[in-house]
Amino acid sequence: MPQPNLQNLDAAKRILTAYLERKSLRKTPERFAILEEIYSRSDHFDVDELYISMKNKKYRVSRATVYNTLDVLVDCDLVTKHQFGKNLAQYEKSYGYKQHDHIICLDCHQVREFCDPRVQNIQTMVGDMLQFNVVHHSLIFYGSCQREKCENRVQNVNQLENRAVAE
Amino acid sequence: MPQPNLQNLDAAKRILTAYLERKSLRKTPERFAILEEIYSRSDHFDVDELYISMKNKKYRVSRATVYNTLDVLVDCDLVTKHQFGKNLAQYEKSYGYKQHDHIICLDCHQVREFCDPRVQNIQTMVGDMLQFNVVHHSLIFYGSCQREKCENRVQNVNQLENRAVAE
DNA sequence: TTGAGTGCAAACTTTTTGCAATGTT
DNA sequence: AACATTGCAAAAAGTTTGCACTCAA
Repeated sequence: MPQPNLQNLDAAKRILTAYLERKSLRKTPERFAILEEIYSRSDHFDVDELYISMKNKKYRVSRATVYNTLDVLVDCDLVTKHQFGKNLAQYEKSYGYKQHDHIICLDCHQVREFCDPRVQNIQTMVGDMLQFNVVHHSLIFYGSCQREKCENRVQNVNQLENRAVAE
Repeated sequence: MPQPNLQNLDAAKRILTAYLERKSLRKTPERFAILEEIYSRSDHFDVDELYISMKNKKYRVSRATVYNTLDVLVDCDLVTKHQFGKNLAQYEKSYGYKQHDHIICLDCHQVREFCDPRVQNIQTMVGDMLQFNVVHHSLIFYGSCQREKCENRVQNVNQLENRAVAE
């Protein structure tokens, strides 16, 4: 069983070290432990999930430190922060992870990833047009997946109704 | 001075009426008052801004009703809900308003709109590929605008550093 | 040694919920 | 008259802050 994540973790640690040194911040064990926990995960997670799983491993951390460290890791681009519509920040590791966007099922809430190079083109073009130096983006498609598991309510009825009423 | 919004408000009221009837919900004055307030606005707003501006106009509403009504209006596609990275939902009217996406300055927080038809193509193609029936999307570009007003901090340094360190 | 960083708890912000009163159907 | 909807206030949920203590530099 290959463990390619270890390489990423290693690179991530070096990046974090360099970042902390550059910013004259301290290399605390908590910061590296949290980084390690994040890079051992493969999915999206929220602050509490991360906090709980560290607690379960008997690691002594506080929520405040988790919040603080996530800010640091987001700032040095080792972690990405998402707002998937809910009022709850979701995170995922971003080093060594192919750039991707998300498609979310409104019914069963599964999150899948996709990658389309045209998004980058749009980003560049829109940035040029509006004189923005775009550094990152968030693209999320919302819909219903076609799995039997999923309730698969008929969506979009409202929009059709609207057109009928407005005309 | 033209007032095209009145037409939209009118159509929106008819859509809301039809929606409420179809769902057997009540046509309360609060619901229409909130719709009216929203369609008199041109910008993005959060729940409290909407609540306060109705209070200032001496309209008697509660926050709970504003929250409840926004859910209704989002469900019948008269209003769009956004999560622009912060933990605070932003809304905007959506009927009679051209489909658009957003580009946000990380430094001065200005929000501008743009429209690129290729986004729809990507949406359709990704939906087909992953067997999703995509009903809407959210695309946000984050960057720094080139206005003098704006602090215009140099972004992206971290990513460059990372590459240097990791290699 | 010193002050950045930590844990803990309290405070804050946004949203949701419970319940009695109201008013649409 | 019935009960969906409202206002209000309390609770919940997520995040931030204050402060005394700790430990990396």
